Amino acid sequence: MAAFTSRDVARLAGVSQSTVSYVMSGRRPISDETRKRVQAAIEQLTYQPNAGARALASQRTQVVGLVVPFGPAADTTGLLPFLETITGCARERDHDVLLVTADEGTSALTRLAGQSLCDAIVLMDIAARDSRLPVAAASRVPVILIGIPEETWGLPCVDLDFPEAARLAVAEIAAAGHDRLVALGYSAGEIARDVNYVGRFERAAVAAAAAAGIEHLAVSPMEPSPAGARAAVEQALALGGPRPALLVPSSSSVPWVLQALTERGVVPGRDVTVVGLCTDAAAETTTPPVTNVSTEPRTVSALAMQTLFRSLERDRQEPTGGVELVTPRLTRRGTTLPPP
Amino acid sequence: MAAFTSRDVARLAGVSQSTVSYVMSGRRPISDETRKRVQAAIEQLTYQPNAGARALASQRTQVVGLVVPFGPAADTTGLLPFLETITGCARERDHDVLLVTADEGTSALTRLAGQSLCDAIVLMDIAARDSRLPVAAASRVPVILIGIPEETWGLPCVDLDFPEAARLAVAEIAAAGHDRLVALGYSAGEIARDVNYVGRFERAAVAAAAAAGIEHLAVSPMEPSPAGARAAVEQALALGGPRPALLVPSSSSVPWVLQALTERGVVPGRDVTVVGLCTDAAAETTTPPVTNVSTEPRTVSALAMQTLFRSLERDRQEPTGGVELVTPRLTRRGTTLPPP
DNA sequence: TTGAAAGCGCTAACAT
DNA sequence: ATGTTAGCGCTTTCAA
Repeated sequence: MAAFTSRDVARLAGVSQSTVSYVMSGRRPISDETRKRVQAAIEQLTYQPNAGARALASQRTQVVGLVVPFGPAADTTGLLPFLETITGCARERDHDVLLVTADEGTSALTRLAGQSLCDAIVLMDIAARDSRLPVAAASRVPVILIGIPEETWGLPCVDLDFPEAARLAVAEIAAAGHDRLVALGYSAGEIARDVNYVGRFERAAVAAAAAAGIEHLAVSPMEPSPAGARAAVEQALALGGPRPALLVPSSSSVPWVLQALTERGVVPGRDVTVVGLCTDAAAETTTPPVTNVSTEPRTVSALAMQTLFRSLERDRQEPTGGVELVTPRLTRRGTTLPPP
Repeated sequence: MAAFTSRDVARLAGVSQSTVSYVMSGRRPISDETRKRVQAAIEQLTYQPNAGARALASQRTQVVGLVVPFGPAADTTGLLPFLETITGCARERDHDVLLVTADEGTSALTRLAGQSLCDAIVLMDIAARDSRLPVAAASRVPVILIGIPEETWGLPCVDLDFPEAARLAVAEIAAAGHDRLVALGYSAGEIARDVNYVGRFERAAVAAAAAAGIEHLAVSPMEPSPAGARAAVEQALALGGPRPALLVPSSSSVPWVLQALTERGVVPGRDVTVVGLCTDAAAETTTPPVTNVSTEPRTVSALAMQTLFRSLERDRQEPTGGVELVTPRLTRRGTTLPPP
């Protein structure tokens, strides 16, 4: 069964092909009478427009390219909420998502744009100095970054406000009456990859601690595994003094840190304060539920898509660019010590 | 900078447009001389063919549609290795992946095929009786299932050999000298969704236990959370006798079950045997590393893609269909009791 | 070994 | 309010 074309629809409805097109796009007024006939024909044939032909004629693919950090070195934890939200937002605007892996590097971008595979590109897992950015900035299609590099090249960026997240976490620790905190850092891989949020969070944490008059110590790197967490926790407890406060900015490590503490008989919320940077969903399922600053992947993704579609609608003329930040929230759960 | 077309390349190389096309596709002999001139022109202009035009003319999109189980009820754990392997295999064959969410239901399939958005479709998260299958079977493009429904509708299926996985797990438990095992079941959501592997695994486990002369008890459902695991573990220990053996077929629950046991002072590998069904990577990072039957998502995905491309090359005439199973492996780690 | 030319199915001027 | 028509950029016969 070969698919029907708009010509078949036109013939069946007794109108011209362009009328069928205009009925579907609504780009010019159509009498009720004809519209009904055309729509009936469309349904009768279960007509669906050919995407390739449409793209060729209209110069719009109705596809968003999504470059995700798969590949060996990638921080793949917590990626799914992003993917899910991005595809959902795309579908709402009648777009599909073409999945491309970051290990293609720069050529992913040139391919997506060069072959006219998509109308816009979402780039994730941005490094502080990301070699893809100059290519992205020169791209024929708009590109949006999820993450904030050192130099944006005029590209629009959306991300969590990591400095604010650090401030919230430090404020919580200060409010619990600690005069010192130990940050259990990111993994060696994340640090080596120069992922942008690592530095953004750390610098703000150090500054906020200084401002609050509390000491900032760090154990870094820490691998997100039970063993890595055990090693880091041992050091942290040695550094943390009699009433330790732990700040865990690496989502995937949060459960392991809690487990490592528990194993040692150190009870989070009774003997030690733990504040994690992770999604609320993840924080709710740890044992015990951890006081967290939320990372809001869904909000970040939705905002990115909104910005992207705005720039797509504005016929890509006005200068986009600029940084949009999503404000994290702190939720106190079971792992904050009461003030002394 | 508008993109160059094959006409530009042809003009620059002093050949006809068709020659450019044939140089790129290799579908007819070209003299070395002309080939070089054309390739030079292509590089000089950094020409890339327009995907829409190519699809329109050739009736091939070079895109694989991937329907993934996002959405509220989905078992999203362990999805990433599938996505990663599938996109990787696609790229190897010069294809891209269009990501579609399962919550679109049947319309995802009709849309992908109807709009000629892709040349083939990969369908994941198959229910035992899946309403999408009749639609898939009637689809204009080949569809492959990852998962095995009760009735395949002639569609090719690829999945782990869950019955064999159950047999391996039961054999391990029997070899450790247990005369009884407790299966900690799937989540209520998975059961309600009628996910195909649940029944396949359970039935085989019951049969294998009977054959081995050991008793098969079940605690089900169990939510994949610390609380759910604690509740299930409590019941399981009550049922398990003095020397309990636990079988955990739900990957996402394995770490929580181990944690719940440890919390109670019951040490896996000393007081209780635990066998989990999960990836080797996951099994290595639990505390302690758990004896596991591997789920091999990468092998399953790669096999599915291989089968898919075979059916694409064979010009979609021969009857595809049939079930391909990937054999799991059992790896003994720290959680198997020594025989008494 | 190469070229000319006819579409693929759609959109969007341009006419009426 | 609707129809006519000229492409969009490529592949692929058919001809030479």
